[in-house]
Amino acid sequence: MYHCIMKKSSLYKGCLEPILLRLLKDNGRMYGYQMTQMVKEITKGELNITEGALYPLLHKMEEQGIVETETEMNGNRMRKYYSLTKAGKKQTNVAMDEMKAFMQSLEFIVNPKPVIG
Amino acid sequence: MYHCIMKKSSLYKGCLEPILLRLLKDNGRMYGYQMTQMVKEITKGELNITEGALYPLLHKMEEQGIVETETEMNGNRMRKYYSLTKAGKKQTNVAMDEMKAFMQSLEFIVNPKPVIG
DNA sequence: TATAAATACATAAGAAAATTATGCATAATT
DNA sequence: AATTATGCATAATTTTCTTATGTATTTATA
Repeated sequence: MYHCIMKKSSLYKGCLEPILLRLLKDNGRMYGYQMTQMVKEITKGELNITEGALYPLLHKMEEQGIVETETEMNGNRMRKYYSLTKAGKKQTNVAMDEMKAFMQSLEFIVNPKPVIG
Repeated sequence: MYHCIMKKSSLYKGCLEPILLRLLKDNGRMYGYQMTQMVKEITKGELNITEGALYPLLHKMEEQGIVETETEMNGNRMRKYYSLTKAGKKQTNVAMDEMKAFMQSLEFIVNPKPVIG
Protein backbone atom coordinates (compact mmCIF):
# COMPACT_ATOMS: atom_id res chain seq x y z
CA MET A 1 0.00 0.00 0.00
CA TYR A 2 1.54 3.24 -1.15
CA HIS A 3 1.76 5.91 1.49
CA CYS A 4 1.97 9.62 0.78
CA ILE A 5 0.97 12.27 3.29
CA MET A 6 0.85 15.23 1.02
CA LYS A 7 -1.78 14.56 -1.58
CA LYS A 8 -2.50 18.25 -1.78
CA SER A 9 0.85 19.32 -3.13
CA SER A 10 -0.50 22.78 -3.90
CA LEU A 11 0.40 24.06 -0.44
CA TYR A 12 3.67 25.39 -1.74
CA LYS A 13 1.99 27.53 -4.36
CA GLY A 14 3.78 30.85 -4.13
CA CYS A 15 6.82 29.43 -2.36
CA LEU A 16 8.52 28.05 -5.43
CA GLU A 17 10.62 31.09 -6.27
CA PRO A 18 12.09 31.47 -2.76
CA ILE A 19 12.78 27.74 -2.74
CA LEU A 20 14.76 28.03 -5.96
CA LEU A 21 16.59 31.09 -4.68
CA ARG A 22 17.58 29.18 -1.59
CA LEU A 23 18.85 26.22 -3.60
CA LEU A 24 20.94 28.47 -5.79
CA LYS A 25 22.29 30.38 -2.80
CA ASP A 26 23.42 27.14 -1.17
CA ASN A 27 24.66 25.31 -4.22
CA GLY A 28 25.95 28.06 -6.43
CA ARG A 29 25.10 26.68 -9.82
CA MET A 30 22.38 24.24 -10.73
CA TYR A 31 20.39 23.01 -13.67
CA GLY A 32 16.64 22.63 -13.62
CA TYR A 33 16.30 18.90 -13.39
CA GLN A 34 18.87 18.88 -10.63
CA MET A 35 16.74 21.30 -8.62
CA THR A 36 13.71 19.03 -8.82
CA GLN A 37 15.75 16.05 -7.67
CA MET A 38 17.42 17.89 -4.83
CA VAL A 39 14.12 19.23 -3.50
CA LYS A 40 12.61 15.77 -3.70
CA GLU A 41 15.54 14.35 -1.79
CA ILE A 42 15.74 17.07 0.85
CA THR A 43 12.01 16.85 1.56
CA LYS A 44 11.95 13.06 1.49
CA GLY A 45 9.60 13.00 -1.45
CA GLU A 46 7.17 15.56 -0.04
CA LEU A 47 7.76 18.37 -2.50
CA ASN A 48 7.73 17.44 -6.15
CA ILE A 49 8.34 20.38 -8.39
CA THR A 50 6.66 19.92 -11.73
CA GLU A 51 8.44 20.88 -14.89
CA GLY A 52 5.50 22.99 -16.00
CA ALA A 53 6.00 25.15 -12.92
CA LEU A 54 9.78 25.10 -12.87
CA TYR A 55 10.94 26.00 -16.35
CA PRO A 56 8.61 28.94 -17.02
CA LEU A 57 9.56 30.37 -13.61
CA LEU A 58 13.28 30.00 -14.31
CA HIS A 59 12.78 31.76 -17.63
CA LYS A 60 10.93 34.59 -15.91
CA MET A 61 13.69 34.92 -13.33
CA GLU A 62 16.26 35.10 -16.08
CA GLU A 63 14.29 37.83 -17.86
CA GLN A 64 14.16 39.75 -14.60
CA GLY A 65 17.91 39.52 -14.16
CA ILE A 66 17.69 37.45 -11.00
CA VAL A 67 19.54 34.51 -12.50
CA GLU A 68 21.89 34.01 -15.41
CA THR A 69 22.48 30.89 -17.44
CA GLU A 70 25.23 28.85 -19.00
CA THR A 71 24.45 25.97 -21.27
CA GLU A 72 26.77 23.00 -21.17
CA MET A 73 26.83 19.66 -22.89
CA ASN A 74 27.00 16.53 -20.79
CA GLY A 75 27.89 13.93 -23.36
CA ASN A 76 25.17 14.46 -25.93
CA ARG A 77 22.71 15.91 -23.44
CA MET A 78 22.22 19.58 -22.72
CA ARG A 79 22.23 21.09 -19.29
CA LYS A 80 21.27 24.68 -18.67
CA TYR A 81 22.95 25.90 -15.53
CA TYR A 82 21.41 28.70 -13.52
CA SER A 83 23.20 30.92 -11.01
CA LEU A 84 22.28 34.01 -9.05
CA THR A 85 23.26 37.40 -10.39
CA LYS A 86 24.37 40.13 -8.02
CA ALA A 87 20.84 41.48 -8.01
CA GLY A 88 19.61 37.93 -7.48
CA LYS A 89 21.71 37.56 -4.36
CA LYS A 90 20.26 40.73 -2.91
CA GLN A 91 16.77 39.57 -3.69
CA THR A 92 17.50 36.18 -2.14
CA ASN A 93 18.23 37.83 1.18
CA VAL A 94 14.93 39.67 1.05
CA ALA A 95 13.09 36.52 0.01
CA MET A 96 14.62 34.54 2.86
CA ASP A 97 13.50 37.14 5.40
CA GLU A 98 10.01 36.97 3.95
CA MET A 99 10.06 33.19 4.08
CA LYS A 100 11.12 33.15 7.71
CA ALA A 101 8.38 35.59 8.63
CA PHE A 102 5.88 33.53 6.68
CA MET A 103 6.97 30.29 8.29
CA GLN A 104 6.73 31.82 11.74
CA SER A 105 3.24 33.03 10.94
CA LEU A 106 2.26 29.52 9.89
CA GLU A 107 3.80 28.21 13.07
CA PHE A 108 1.74 30.63 15.14
CA ILE A 109 -1.42 29.42 13.48
CA VAL A 110 -0.76 25.70 13.28
CA ASN A 111 0.93 25.41 16.68
CA PRO A 112 -0.60 28.20 18.72
CA LYS A 113 1.00 28.94 22.05
CA PRO A 114 -1.53 28.33 24.81
CA VAL A 115 -2.22 31.46 26.81
CA ILE A 116 -1.02 30.90 30.35
CA GLY A 117 -2.72 32.92 33.04
CA MET B 1 8.57 54.78 8.71
CA TYR B 2 6.18 51.93 8.27
CA HIS B 3 7.71 48.50 8.65
CA CYS B 4 6.36 45.35 7.04
CA ILE B 5 8.53 42.37 6.18
CA MET B 6 6.13 40.46 4.03
CA LYS B 7 5.40 42.58 0.99
CA LYS B 8 4.88 39.43 -1.01
CA SER B 9 1.82 38.17 0.77
CA SER B 10 1.20 35.59 -1.93
CA LEU B 11 3.47 33.13 -0.15
CA TYR B 12 0.48 31.61 1.57
CA LYS B 13 -1.32 30.77 -1.66
CA GLY B 14 -2.89 27.40 -1.08
CA CYS B 15 -2.56 27.58 2.68
CA LEU B 16 -5.71 29.57 3.31
CA GLU B 17 -8.09 26.63 3.66
CA PRO B 18 -5.94 24.77 6.21
CA ILE B 19 -5.54 28.02 8.12
CA LEU B 20 -9.29 28.44 8.33
CA LEU B 21 -9.70 24.82 9.34
CA ARG B 22 -7.22 25.31 12.12
CA LEU B 23 -8.97 28.43 13.38
CA LEU B 24 -12.32 26.66 13.44
CA LYS B 25 -10.84 23.63 15.14
CA ASP B 26 -9.39 25.80 17.89
CA ASN B 27 -12.23 28.26 18.32
CA GLY B 28 -15.26 26.20 17.55
CA ARG B 29 -17.43 28.81 15.91
CA MET B 30 -16.37 31.94 14.09
CA TYR B 31 -17.61 34.49 11.61
CA GLY B 32 -15.62 35.62 8.61
CA TYR B 33 -14.52 39.03 9.73
CA GLN B 34 -13.46 37.56 13.04
CA MET B 35 -11.19 35.11 11.22
CA THR B 36 -9.39 37.91 9.38
CA GLN B 37 -8.86 39.82 12.62
CA MET B 38 -7.65 36.81 14.54
CA VAL B 39 -5.15 35.83 11.87
CA LYS B 40 -3.89 39.39 11.70
CA GLU B 41 -3.45 39.42 15.46
CA ILE B 42 -1.86 35.99 15.78
CA THR B 43 0.65 36.71 13.02
CA LYS B 44 1.36 40.23 14.26
CA GLY B 45 0.06 41.77 11.07
CA GLU B 46 1.98 39.46 8.76
CA LEU B 47 -0.95 37.61 7.23
CA ASN B 48 -3.83 39.71 6.02
CA ILE B 49 -6.62 37.65 4.58
CA THR B 50 -8.52 39.58 1.96
CA GLU B 51 -12.28 39.39 1.81
CA GLY B 52 -12.14 38.46 -1.85
CA ALA B 53 -10.23 35.34 -0.91
CA LEU B 54 -12.05 34.56 2.31
CA TYR B 55 -15.75 34.66 1.53
CA PRO B 56 -15.74 32.68 -1.72
CA LEU B 57 -13.62 30.02 -0.02
CA LEU B 58 -15.99 29.80 2.95
CA HIS B 59 -18.89 29.42 0.54
CA LYS B 60 -17.07 26.65 -1.29
CA MET B 61 -16.33 24.88 1.96
CA GLU B 62 -19.97 25.10 2.93
CA GLU B 63 -21.03 23.62 -0.41
CA GLN B 64 -18.59 20.78 0.15
CA GLY B 65 -20.05 20.08 3.57
CA ILE B 66 -16.85 20.93 5.42
CA VAL B 67 -18.47 23.73 7.38
CA GLU B 68 -22.00 24.68 8.32
CA THR B 69 -23.39 28.11 9.08
CA GLU B 70 -25.69 29.92 11.45
CA THR B 71 -26.63 33.50 10.85
CA GLU B 72 -27.12 35.70 13.88
CA MET B 73 -27.94 39.32 14.34
CA ASN B 74 -25.64 41.43 16.45
CA GLY B 75 -27.79 44.50 16.98
CA ASN B 76 -28.67 45.45 13.43
CA ARG B 77 -25.61 43.81 11.95
CA MET B 78 -25.47 40.31 10.58
CA ARG B 79 -22.90 37.75 11.52
CA LYS B 80 -22.60 34.46 9.72
CA TYR B 81 -21.03 31.92 12.00
CA TYR B 82 -19.11 29.00 10.58
CA SER B 83 -18.32 25.74 12.33
CA LEU B 84 -16.82 22.43 11.29
CA THR B 85 -19.10 19.57 10.37
CA LYS B 86 -18.22 16.04 11.33
CA ALA B 87 -16.71 15.54 7.88
CA GLY B 88 -14.96 18.88 8.32
CA LYS B 89 -13.29 17.71 11.50
CA LYS B 90 -11.98 14.62 9.77
CA GLN B 91 -10.66 16.69 6.93
CA THR B 92 -9.04 19.10 9.36
CA ASN B 93 -6.95 16.31 10.82
CA VAL B 94 -5.76 15.37 7.35
CA ALA B 95 -5.08 18.99 6.48
CA MET B 96 -3.08 19.51 9.65
CA ASP B 97 -0.89 16.51 8.90
CA GLU B 98 -0.32 17.89 5.43
CA MET B 99 0.52 21.28 6.85
CA LYS B 100 3.03 19.87 9.29
CA ALA B 101 4.71 17.87 6.55
CA PHE B 102 4.75 20.93 4.35
CA MET B 103 6.21 23.14 7.06
CA GLN B 104 8.91 20.61 7.80
CA SER B 105 9.75 20.47 4.11
CA LEU B 106 10.08 24.25 4.04
CA GLU B 107 12.25 24.06 7.12
CA PHE B 108 14.53 21.53 5.44
CA ILE B 109 14.97 23.84 2.49
CA VAL B 110 15.23 27.20 4.20
CA ASN B 111 17.31 25.97 7.14
CA PRO B 112 19.21 23.01 5.79
CA LYS B 113 21.03 20.89 8.31
CA PRO B 114 24.74 20.95 7.56
CA VAL B 115 26.12 17.52 6.80
CA ILE B 116 28.58 16.60 9.51
CA GLY B 117 31.33 14.16 8.57
C1' DT C 1 -21.78 67.18 13.38
C1' DA C 2 -19.98 65.77 9.18
C1' DT C 3 -16.47 62.55 7.73
C1' DA C 4 -13.76 58.84 8.10
C1' DA C 5 -12.74 54.36 9.82
C1' DA C 6 -14.20 50.02 11.51
C1' DT C 7 -17.40 46.28 11.25
C1' DA C 8 -19.75 42.80 8.27
C1' DC C 9 -21.25 40.68 4.37
C1' DA C 10 -21.00 39.66 -0.99
C1' DT C 11 -19.35 39.21 -5.83
C1' DA C 12 -17.08 40.18 -10.39
C1' DA C 13 -12.94 40.93 -13.18
C1' DG C 14 -8.41 40.10 -13.60
C1' DA C 15 -3.72 38.34 -12.42
C1' DA C 16 -0.63 34.99 -10.63
C1' DA C 17 1.02 30.59 -10.19
C1' DA C 18 0.33 26.28 -10.23
C1' DT C 19 -1.26 21.38 -12.76
C1' DT C 20 -1.77 18.54 -16.56
C1' DA C 21 -0.69 17.24 -20.97
C1' DT C 22 2.21 17.16 -24.71
C1' DG C 23 6.44 17.18 -27.38
C1' DC C 24 11.35 16.15 -28.45
C1' DA C 25 15.70 13.70 -27.55
C1' DT C 26 19.42 10.82 -25.28
C1' DA C 27 21.02 7.36 -21.72
C1' DA C 28 20.33 3.73 -18.67
C1' DT C 29 17.88 -0.09 -17.00
C1' DT C 30 14.91 -4.20 -17.15
C1' DA D 1 12.81 -4.32 -27.12
C1' DA D 2 10.49 -1.60 -24.00
C1' DT D 3 10.43 1.12 -20.10
C1' DT D 4 12.38 4.40 -17.05
C1' DA D 5 15.36 8.20 -16.09
C1' DT D 6 17.47 12.31 -17.67
C1' DG D 7 16.89 16.95 -19.63
C1' DC D 8 14.72 20.65 -21.84
C1' DA D 9 10.38 23.31 -23.50
C1' DT D 10 5.57 25.07 -24.01
C1' DA D 11 0.36 25.32 -24.39
C1' DA D 12 -4.15 24.80 -22.26
C1' DT D 13 -6.43 24.70 -18.20
C1' DT D 14 -7.40 25.13 -13.30
C1' DT D 15 -6.73 26.88 -8.84
C1' DT D 16 -6.30 30.55 -5.90
C1' DC D 17 -5.39 34.70 -5.04
C1' DT D 18 -5.75 40.40 -5.57
C1' DT D 19 -8.15 44.34 -6.66
C1' DA D 20 -12.20 46.71 -7.20
C1' DT D 21 -16.80 47.42 -6.31
C1' DG D 22 -21.22 47.35 -3.83
C1' DT D 23 -24.33 47.60 0.35
C1' DA D 24 -25.16 48.75 5.18
C1' DT D 25 -24.50 49.70 10.25
C1' DT D 26 -21.59 51.39 14.13
C1' DT D 27 -17.92 53.87 16.17
C1' DA D 28 -14.33 57.20 16.32
C1' DT D 29 -12.39 61.54 14.94
C1' DA D 30 -11.69 66.23 13.14
